[in-house]
Parts: sequence; structure tokens; C-alpha cells
Amino acid sequence: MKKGKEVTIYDIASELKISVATVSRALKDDPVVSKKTKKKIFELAEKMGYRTNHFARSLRTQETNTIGFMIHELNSNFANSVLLGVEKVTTEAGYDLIIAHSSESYDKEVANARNLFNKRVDGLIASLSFDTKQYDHFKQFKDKGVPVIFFDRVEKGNDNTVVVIDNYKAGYDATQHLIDQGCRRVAHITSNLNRNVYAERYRGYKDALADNGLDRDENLVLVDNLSEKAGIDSAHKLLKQKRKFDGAFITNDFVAAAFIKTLKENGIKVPEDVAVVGFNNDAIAHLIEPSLTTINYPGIEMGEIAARTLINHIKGVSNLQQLNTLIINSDLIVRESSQKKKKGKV
Amino acid sequence: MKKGKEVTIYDIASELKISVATVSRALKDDPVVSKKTKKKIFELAEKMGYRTNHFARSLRTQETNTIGFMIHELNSNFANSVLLGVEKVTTEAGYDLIIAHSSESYDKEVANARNLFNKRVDGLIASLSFDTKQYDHFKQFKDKGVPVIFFDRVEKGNDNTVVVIDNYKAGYDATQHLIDQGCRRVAHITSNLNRNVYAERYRGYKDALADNGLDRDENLVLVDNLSEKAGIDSAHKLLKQKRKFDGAFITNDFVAAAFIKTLKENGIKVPEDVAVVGFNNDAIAHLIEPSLTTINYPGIEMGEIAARTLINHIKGVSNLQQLNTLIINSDLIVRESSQKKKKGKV
DNA sequence: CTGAAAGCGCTAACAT
DNA sequence: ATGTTAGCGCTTTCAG
Repeated sequence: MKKGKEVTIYDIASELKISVATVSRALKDDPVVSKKTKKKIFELAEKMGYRTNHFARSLRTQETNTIGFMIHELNSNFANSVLLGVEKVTTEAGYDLIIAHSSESYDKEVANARNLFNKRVDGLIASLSFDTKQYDHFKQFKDKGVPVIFFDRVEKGNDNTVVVIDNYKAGYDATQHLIDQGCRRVAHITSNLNRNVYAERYRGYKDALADNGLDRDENLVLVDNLSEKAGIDSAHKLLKQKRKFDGAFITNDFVAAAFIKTLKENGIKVPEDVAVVGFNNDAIAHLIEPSLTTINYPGIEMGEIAARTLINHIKGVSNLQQLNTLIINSDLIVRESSQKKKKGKV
Repeated sequence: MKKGKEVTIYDIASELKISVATVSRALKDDPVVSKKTKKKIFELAEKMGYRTNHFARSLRTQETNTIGFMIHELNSNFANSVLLGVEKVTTEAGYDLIIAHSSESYDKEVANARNLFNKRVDGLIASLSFDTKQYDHFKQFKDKGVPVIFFDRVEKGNDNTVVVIDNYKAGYDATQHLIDQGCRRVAHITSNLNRNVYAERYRGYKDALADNGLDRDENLVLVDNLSEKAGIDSAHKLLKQKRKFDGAFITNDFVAAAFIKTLKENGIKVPEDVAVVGFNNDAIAHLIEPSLTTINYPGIEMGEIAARTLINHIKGVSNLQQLNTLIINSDLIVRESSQKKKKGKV
């Protein structure tokens, strides 16, 4: 950027003895320009090493061709899957992506929102951090007419467009499956219940127990931070309780892996003594022993859908106002860790 | 961006009855502007909801404040760690990051390079894809004076600045460790030997064998694509060979996990029958059983160093020409999967 | 189908 | 310490 002169449309125009307007039009493939002049222009542009100046263009058009991606953290399989999906779609559509992650901090999330706002993204795809309870920092986008799509961790009870899975159903199915396997005291290890995803899964868990006439024991519900340590600690806590538990629905595969490992180290057999269901279907799920029953959470798909929906809205192909909630399929994948009854490999 | 008028420095200037130049200077915190006027300007800017127009600025200054990040793929732990490190540093320094991944394809890599070049990134951080054998697509950056730093998969034999670990040493240490544990026939599962990382690890492997007076059997060296399937297939291939093997140095933890799982399914004990060393120290390494001995490959650190070095160069604090190779520490982490002799948990 | 010219918002000489 | 002004490269009316 510093050395050497950049070729501009003026250089091309004067070389070809035509006007910059024509060059500008030709470069955008405007049908109003004749094939002949277009050809000349393209060839010379290529030859001279011309590259469009996106700043000049954005300055003029007031469009940035940039999409902001706000995520609670960047170091999980799920987060990366979503990013992968988003990146795929935005790249294909010719948009740049600015990534900002909050490390689960509300303050950082606010700062990121401000930054992306100042960078004038054309649209925003966001997942909330753990402790976000206020949503004023998204208002500036709405005020300016910048579309926002939430995914996974979404702001509930508002007219936002959100892309989610049916977390209630997933929680219900996971718990029901454990009950079907003969579990009567099912623990639930989850995270901040202010976030829709965990709240909904918890609700599914509770309803499944109730629907099967099982008592619920709040001592079996542990809220932690989805770290590996959380899995280890939770296992220890549950093992210390007098009343035994025979199943666990854990809202994250990594936590589940650490949990199972800890159980095994303490002589508890999985699934014989305790059946376990995880969440996400991370790659780790089928590599540990026993392989982990889990809920498939298709991050790539979620990212693709969020990005595609946003871009369609930006381009005016569709309208976000018309749709509020996009629900992506998620399924229970049964592997060894939960099969008390019919044992089998997957 | 579309609705509502944006506030510009002209609005602030006319409101305050001063010149735009002063406003511009004040906003950049230029010491030449008096404290008093600065204060007035900041307050009004805040009140009016002013936000700098980065396009106008970039158009003027010819600086984009953007850094390009080219990576071979985005779906590995290592890749994400590097991204995390890069993102941290660039964000702190006020740079935007444009991410482009090649999915291990040379053609895509070329296209990405072109795109980032056209977007006029101020600098580039890149890791090469599998089959990249030609490097012309990086020439355009050098010609324009845009600094490029390679990491991990680097272009060798050139005067590029590269950030790497000592792959030779890592390969040597891993192999030596297996030999120390009593292994005599050590397999090596690796990937495309055109890439420096795998070539160097292989060289370390060979030298360690030689230095210990062990024969090398090329049938024990398998080149594959780092997929999970590669781990499974490799295990089957090795098991089919008449001559037994008693150790394996595998250039990727995920492959190693699948490899070990396959061995176990075939009644082979790890580490008793076959000792295994992986590479990367992914989270999975200590969650599988037996826990996996591996080489710690600090991706976050690598990303941070690459980004910091690049930015220092851009800002003129230091000069890339002066340094060619930055080597990051990596160590062997001994866990259960390799300990034939003294068993112990980690 | 092509051209002339204004202007997007900012910065940096060059004045004062 | 502050002001004037040209110009970064592009798009887009408006005219022809």
C-alpha cells in the first residue's frame, strides 16, 4: 500500500481516451456499456494491474460490504463450526467478515458492538455472552436500519430474528432416552440458566421427568461454566451425595468427557452404573470410551443459514421482519455411554 | 448505514464555529489542539453520535488498518488456537482481521491471496495449503511492500519471515522417547511431505532411529491426510503387515486418537503392545484412554507472536528484514499412551 | 452509448 | 493554536 503508484480508473480512462464514467461502468459490468469498450477496458485494467479501491467506493456508496460476527467465545468446536458456515456463505457472496468475540464478558460484548457499529457493518450475526442481561448495545444497529440476526444464545422475548435449535425438545429427548434406559435419578449438568439455550434444555429435562412420573431432585442439577474442570468437579459433587444417581444429561460434550473420565477413575461404570448423554456431537464424542451419546448440534448449518438469511435481507431478496425464528434440526445420536439395556457399538 | 444522516466532522465544526481541520486533529488527539477545544469537540461528537468514517480516512491515508489471515483450514484445534492468538493481538492494536481459508486447495489459496491483495490489507499472516508448490501469489504483496509472515506451513528456502516450532527436534524427541521406552520398530503416520512441518518431523524421526542404530522400514511410514479415517486406515494397514510394530509417532492428535481406538478394538494394548506419541496437544489428548503422549504445539502463542511481529513491522517499530525465523518452544508431554516402562497417570 | 462534474468525509500541506 | 483548501478514487446524476 505504501510503495508504488496505484492504477486508478483515471489512468485507464486517459490511456484509452475515454471518460472515467465509462470505465467505472464497464468495471461494474454495467450493461449500458458496449461490449467492445468493455473488452478494451477489462484488458487494459488487467494489464495495468488495476484493483478497485474499495474505500473510495464505500465512501461513495455508503455500503461497506462487511458483516460483523459477534460470538461469545472462539475456542469451542461449536463456535468454530458456526464460523465456518458463516465464512463460507459470506465469502461466496463477496462480503468481508469482521470477527469479534467477547470471552463471555458483557462489557467486551458492548465494546465489540460499538466497534462493529463504527466500522459500519452492513449486517450483524451475534451470539450473546454468558452474563448479558441488557441489550441496549444492539439498539444502535436497529436505529440505523442495520439488520441483526442472533444465533444459539439469543435475546428472547423480542422481535429479533433468531436461528436456533429446539433446545427444549433436545433436553426432553435426551432425558427421555435416559429414562428409557432405566434411569430413575438423572442428574443435569448445565450452565447459566439466564441463557435461553440452557434454560430451554433444563425445561425439557424437567418436563421429561415429570411426564414419566419421576421426582426431581434439585441436588442433581449443577450449574457450572462448561469448562473441563466443571466436568470433574460435577462428578465429584455428585459422587459425594448420599443418594445415588444413575444417569446424567450434560449440556456439553467436553464437560461430559471429563465427567465420564472422572467417574471411571472412581470406579463407576459407564453406562452400567451411570448412563450419560452429552450435547453438541463434538468430534471427541465418538473417540472417547465409551463413545458418547449426544445431541447433534449442526453448527456449520446454523452459520450458513444465519449468514444466508442476513445477506438475502441486505440485498432485499427477502425481509427479516417476516420471519422471526429459524429452527434447525437436531437429533439424538445414541452411542455407548447411555445404553444400559441393549449394549452395542456405534 | 442506509437510514438517517451520518454526523460528519463538518457538522461538528459548523456547530462549534471552528474549522474541520481542528475537529479532525482533535479527534485524533493531536497534541497541537488546545485542551479546551478538544473537550468541546469530544463532548459534542459524543452527543451528536459522531462516528469516524474509516473509508474516507483510508482513502486519504492509503492505510486500511486491516490484516489478512490465510490459513489452510479452519476446523482444527490448532488452526483455531492460532486464530485466537492473532485475533487477540490485532484487536488490541486496533486492526481488523480478514480471514480466508483455502480448504487445503492451492487454487483457493491463490484466489484468497488475490482477494486480500485487492482488499489492500496492510499485512498478511499465512499458512500454506497441502498442495501449494508455487508461491507467485505472494509476490504481489512483496512488490507493493506489504509485509507477509508465514507460520506453521511455511515457504522454505526463501527470505520470508516465518514463525515455526522446531519440527525436526519435535520429531526427533518423540521418536527418541519411544525408543527410550523400549520400542524397536516405530511407525510414523504423517502427511504430505512437501510441507516443511511434516518433512522436518520425518527427518527427526529418521535421524533418531539412525542415531540409535535402528533399521528403518519404509513400510512403517504412512502418508495420509490427517483425517480420522486416516488414523483408522493406518492402524489396519500396520496390523496387516507380517512384521510387528511396537511404537507409533503420529503427527496429529486426532489421528492418534482414532488410531489408538482402532488398535484397542483389535485387541492391541496401548502402550504395552504399541506405544503411541501424537502431535499438537489438543484437548482430546488427555481425555482419551490411555491419555496421549504428545508434542505441545502452542498455537495461541504462535498466533500472538506472528501478529505482534507483523504489526511492529507495519508500525515501523521493528523490521522484518532483520529476522527470518522465529522459533517457538514446543515440548514433549509424556502421558500414558507411551509409557511402556514406568506406568503412571498424568 | 458516452462524458462532465459534483461530492462522499477525511487528512495534511500550507497559511495565518 | 487554528483555518483554508486540495484531493484521495469512485459513483452517479444530468446532458448529450
